[in-house]
Amino acid sequence: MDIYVSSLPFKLKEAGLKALFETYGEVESVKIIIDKITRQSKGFGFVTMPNEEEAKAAIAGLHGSELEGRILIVSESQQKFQSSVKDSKSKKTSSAYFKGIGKSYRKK
DNA sequence: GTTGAGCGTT
Repeated sequence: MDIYVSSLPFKLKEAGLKALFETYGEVESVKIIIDKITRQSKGFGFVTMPNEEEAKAAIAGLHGSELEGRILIVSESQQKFQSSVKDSKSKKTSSAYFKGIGKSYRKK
């Protein structure tokens, strides 16, 4: 499950984020978006957790928590897909799967 | 050395 994390301190790095999420469960990978031009941290990143329950626990636990004076914003990712939606055993699949798909009719 | 709404560098 991919988790979107924002409002990160610019001084925070992937290791720190990983450590925070590892507190709530198993962390597969942590990715912090860095500007390709200036190589500066954009202040947000993504955390991938294999266990859904732990991911939710991490979101619930870290979302709104204060880190180095900044309030962390944690939620599930909405743009990338995880390999769990195609499985038929999950009827919920509450992931943002084709959530934003819509048709745009333009008239003139 | 700086900044802060929002979804992915090399």
